[in-house]
Amino acid sequence: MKKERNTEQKVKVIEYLRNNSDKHLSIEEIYSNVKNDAGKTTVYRIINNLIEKGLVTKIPLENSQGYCYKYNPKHDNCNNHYHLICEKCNHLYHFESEEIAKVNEEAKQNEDFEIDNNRIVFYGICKECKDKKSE
Amino acid sequence: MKKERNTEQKVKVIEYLRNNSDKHLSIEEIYSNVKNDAGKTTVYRIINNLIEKGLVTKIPLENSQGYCYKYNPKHDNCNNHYHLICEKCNHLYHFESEEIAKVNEEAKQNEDFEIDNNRIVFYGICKECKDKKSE
DNA sequence: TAGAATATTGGAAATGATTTTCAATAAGAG
DNA sequence: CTCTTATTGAAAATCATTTCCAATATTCTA
Repeated sequence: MKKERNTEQKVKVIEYLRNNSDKHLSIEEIYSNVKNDAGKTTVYRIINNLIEKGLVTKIPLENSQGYCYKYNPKHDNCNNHYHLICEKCNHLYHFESEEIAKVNEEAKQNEDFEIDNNRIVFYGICKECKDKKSE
Repeated sequence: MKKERNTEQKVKVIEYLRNNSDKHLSIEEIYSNVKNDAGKTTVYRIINNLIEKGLVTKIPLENSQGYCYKYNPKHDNCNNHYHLICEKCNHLYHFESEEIAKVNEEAKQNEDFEIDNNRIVFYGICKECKDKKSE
């Protein structure tokens, strides 16, 4: 039986995530903020461990450089917000929704599929990019 | 002014996509079916070109081996189906929905965000995996 | 139809994010 | 304090994708 140990590195990474629970962070962003306390390999390991435990959500994002994942600690109001990723500028927005609960219900009824509220991602075009286009 | 040329390779890749417009394909799957006519580099190039033109949709998927993209040619009934990806088995399902139109409307009203109907992805647990769990 | 201009191809090498390896370190139990 | 073993981190490995570039093929023009 493996027993988990409490290390300086874990404490620092979790602390940083907790202080930024409203943001979506890349590994690079997390690493650059804890690099005095943890190496990059360790950051990857800790984050993957938190994902396995279901404490952190991994959201795929594409940007001009290629793919890129953002990590976001789950928090209480996760059930009320969803994600919008702009296909032009790759910004990630939160989206408050009343209707989405009905979609969840529909998926459950029709397909017996349990939607994970923490990972709902919509792609599209944001207001800023729409405005830019019509300039 | 760059003028696009018609090549055997493009014809074969597009033909294969058209014959499988109901499936979600990985680069590997596409390549293995046209490898007599096109190299892998060329498959990547052609697919990326189709994505740029908006003729093919790229859906991020994670599996036990890591990340993986699936490609899906857009077709007429795209506005009526959405994607469900199971977090356990990584299968990708189509999901017919009436309610989702209201979410689109909501996003447009509240955030002025134009949701891309071809790329709506829900993560969660499918019926099969739910059943397996309770065995 | 020939020949010029240039878009396209494909294999090899490069890239870059993530994972694995493994020896050194350190947490926690007794 | 000492032992067991989980954890760390630097370097190397991995793997999907992109870049490079010389060879080839397509389209245009005369």
